Amino acid sequence: MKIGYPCINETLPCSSATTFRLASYSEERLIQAVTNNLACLQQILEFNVQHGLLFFRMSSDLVPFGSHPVNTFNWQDYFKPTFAAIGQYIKQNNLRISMHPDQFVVLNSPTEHIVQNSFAELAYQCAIMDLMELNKSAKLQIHAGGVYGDKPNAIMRFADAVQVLPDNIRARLVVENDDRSYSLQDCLEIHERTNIPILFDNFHHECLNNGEPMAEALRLAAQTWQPEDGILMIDYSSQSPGDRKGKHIAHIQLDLFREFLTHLQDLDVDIMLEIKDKEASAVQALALLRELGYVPATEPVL
DNA sequence: GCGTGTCAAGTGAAA
DNA sequence: TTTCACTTGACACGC
Repeated sequence: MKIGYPCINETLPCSSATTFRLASYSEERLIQAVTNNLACLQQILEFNVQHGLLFFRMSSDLVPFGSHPVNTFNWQDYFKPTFAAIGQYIKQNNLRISMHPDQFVVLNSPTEHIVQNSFAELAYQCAIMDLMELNKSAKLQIHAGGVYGDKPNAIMRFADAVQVLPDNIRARLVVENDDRSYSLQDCLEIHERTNIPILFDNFHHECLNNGEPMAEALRLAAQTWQPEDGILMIDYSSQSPGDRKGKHIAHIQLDLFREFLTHLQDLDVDIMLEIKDKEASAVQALALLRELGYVPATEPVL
């Protein structure tokens, strides 16, 4: 079991998501931003290793305009050694990595250019993991997309889109249950049609489900992962008290987290904390996991 | 320097 | 009809 947090480290004085406006695009600006972002990513990963946080979601913004037509620079070749070095660090320290293409990636959109843009974005993010020479357990997690008033057809379009993806992208793709459109059951249907694993989000499942108890839901999701995919990845969060339904909590509530862990039973998972204060909560969660024996109490070898 | 409107991109619920 | 939220704020202009 590994635990981690997404994209941003609030302790370190750097960002791995620096960008700039499309209007001010230049090759020089791009190189500057990517150089900065990768240097910061390396720092974040070192922080994570030092703190025992072995699961990390990389920012989608490592390469600004990574899938935009304006970006004709061959950043893949230019930064190949840097990506490879970071990948080496990831593998040496046994880190688990994911990325989460944003809401604009909609494989089942009825609009052709939106699907094409989505393919380009997936290709960009997959290229980063490929350049790092990470194996297929490094995943790209996306949502199923829109419903458009006809979910069965929307699911069919999603499956058709997955079929035409290049092998390297399809091998990394996982689908996450969301909090208002595609439940775990819907994702299971997508899995049956596409064979891609389901990334299980406990909080979304609490918002939208078909009555499966948490332990059962976890078991169903875990069954969709093959050995080469690695162990089940989950997103963990809980409701922000007094806020709109679906709003993520600002800081981990350890009693709720402890209760959630009881549903795992013997299941091994890697947990991504989708919690506002990032590594602060992750460090606390890790301490609890060590106390409860889910994670060895010893520090990782540096 | 600091405050703040806006930023490449989609969808659907809430206001 | 418009705004807001989404895995994540940061850029860049105007004062």
